[in-house]
Amino acid sequence: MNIGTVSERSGLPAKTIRYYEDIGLIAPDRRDNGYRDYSMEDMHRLRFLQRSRSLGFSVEECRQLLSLYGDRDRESAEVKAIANAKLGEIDRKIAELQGLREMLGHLVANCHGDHRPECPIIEGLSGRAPVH
Amino acid sequence: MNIGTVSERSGLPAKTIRYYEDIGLIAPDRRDNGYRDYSMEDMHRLRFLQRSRSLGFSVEECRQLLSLYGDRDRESAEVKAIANAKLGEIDRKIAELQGLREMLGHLVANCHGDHRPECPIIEGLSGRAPVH
DNA sequence: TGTCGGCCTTCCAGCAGGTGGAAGGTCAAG
DNA sequence: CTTGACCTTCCACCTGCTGGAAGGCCGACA
Repeated sequence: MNIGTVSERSGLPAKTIRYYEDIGLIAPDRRDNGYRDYSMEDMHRLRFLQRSRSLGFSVEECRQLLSLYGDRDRESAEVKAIANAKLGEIDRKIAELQGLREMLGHLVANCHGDHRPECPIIEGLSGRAPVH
Repeated sequence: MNIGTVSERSGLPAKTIRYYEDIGLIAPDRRDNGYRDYSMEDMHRLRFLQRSRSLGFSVEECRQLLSLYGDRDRESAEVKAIANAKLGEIDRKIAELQGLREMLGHLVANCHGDHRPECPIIEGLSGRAPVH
């Protein structure tokens, strides 16, 4: 399969696929003309990457997951540990964003939003009228 | 004030403060010895930057807010519009993360997490057993 | 046979938003 | 006069790609 084909089927841009090869996540064959030639196994790995990236795993985490993916002797506990760590990260990020949302929402709610210069948002950001 | 002092008082690393100068967010005086010399006004701007960055505004948005901050004739509507746009972005991000959380939580919940190789997480990521 | 469009290749640069480190100048205390 | 903490500039690096230039290759059509 040419890169255009796997790109379409995996949902990853060709540029990204070449980049994944650069950083050693995948190693397709080459044809005589220099074109990359992807096997079905390569396709599965790319699809795997696409999904795990979109679930928020970092490239390095994807590298780990990918090696577990190809490991017949893996222990599911190992995979679960990685996924659980990521779950914790996601939870922390959500909590952080909710904190921001509350603070910013507070500022916005108190601002007239008219032609006058008085603005609690600016005041809040400047720290003169701290928001808690 | 030296950079170390403003760094401590604004909560921004010295490196970051120099970087903000590089990109034109701030322009402190210089002493004869070449050291940067920060005024109280500079301090307020840095604190403003620290707060607005930590509330999720991009550097370019901070630049806009900062120019409104120093503008006696600003209209609060302008500030409110920027803040409201950011609020929408934060909401979208939260929703996206909650989606991820749900999907990943689903995978994790179904994984034994023991010494056996069978792993619904890996299967889910590989796309063989799609999760909805 | 030429040539045209669409694919493929490599390489280099750049995005955000900093961070790390090297090499060197300055200052205040002891 | 030295020591150590501070300050300076400059350049490279981080993540995860993305864009573009310059050139090779392939299949169809005239």
